[in-house]
Amino acid sequence: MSMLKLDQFIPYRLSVASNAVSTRIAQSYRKRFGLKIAEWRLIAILAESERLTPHALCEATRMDKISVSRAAAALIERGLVEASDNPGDGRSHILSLTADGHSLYGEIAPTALAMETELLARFTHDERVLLDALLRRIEAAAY
Amino acid sequence: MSMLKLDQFIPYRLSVASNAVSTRIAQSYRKRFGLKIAEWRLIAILAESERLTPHALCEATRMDKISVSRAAAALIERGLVEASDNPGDGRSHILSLTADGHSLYGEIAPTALAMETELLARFTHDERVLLDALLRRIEAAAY
DNA sequence: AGAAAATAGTTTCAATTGCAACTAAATAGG
DNA sequence: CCTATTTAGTTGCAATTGAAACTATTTTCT
Repeated sequence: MSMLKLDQFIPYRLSVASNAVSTRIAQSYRKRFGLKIAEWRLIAILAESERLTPHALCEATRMDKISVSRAAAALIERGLVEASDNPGDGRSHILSLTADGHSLYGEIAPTALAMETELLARFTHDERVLLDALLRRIEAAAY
Repeated sequence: MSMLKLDQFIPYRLSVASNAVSTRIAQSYRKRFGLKIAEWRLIAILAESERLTPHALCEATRMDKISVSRAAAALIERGLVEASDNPGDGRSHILSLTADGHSLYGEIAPTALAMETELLARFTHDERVLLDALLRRIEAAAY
């Protein structure tokens, strides 16, 4: 008898915790800003980095190219992101936030941080740092 | 400027780590046993608890009733699980593993544990316990 | 007891996702 | 150079998922 207790199986705990958090956050982004998580990620990265190709966005967000392509299309459609030619590579293009995109980011970022604060309200600073480090190690081990 | 660095945003780290692990594990279950994660979870819980209603499986696995219903249907179809009447409630039924289900569990459980071991190879015992505890706290905070 | 509400589980249908094929441009090799 | 291969990104189609409606039973309330 192998005695695998699902309840104490780390991959299971990770999945349950992540789903609980994602569901909560996705609802909030969707209700208040009409954004999916993938779209919000592009906005966050573009606000930090200003001008990026879809390829660079894939690496920065760890999302696949299909998701990035669709999220970018939705954001361009909404006028939050704009695409310009990539002078160095004709297959690609450069994405950046429009003024509307920047202003939406200005609204969401504090909300996102507030949500994280609420989620981690009972964690000490050290615990947060530790959790972050453990998650990065798990991630690295899984690739 | 709000300074939200996506890279250090805990919900993001959690999602990336969980996706990396889930993808890896899902591939393994699917390739070697033809099971989806939801199906594997039902098998694991049924192996521990023997006879449960779909409702009890929802609680035990934290999956919604649609997912449980579909996973159970697939397992019954494959002859790994069987349904019998629930004497206490005519709307419901009791699910349990067949002999084949038990024997498949016997094969998978060690594989699952080996995968976890590999994933956590560079973690000390204390770190694992800590990670488990932190994940439970995050999960509780998100509900 | 009998009507109304609640619960268990399934099914249907629409939205989302993911793979494979596709277009277009860049690079490598001869 | 000019063909062959690789890379960037998009799109079409099939599979998966989720919300809402549905069936059947049980519980509640009068």
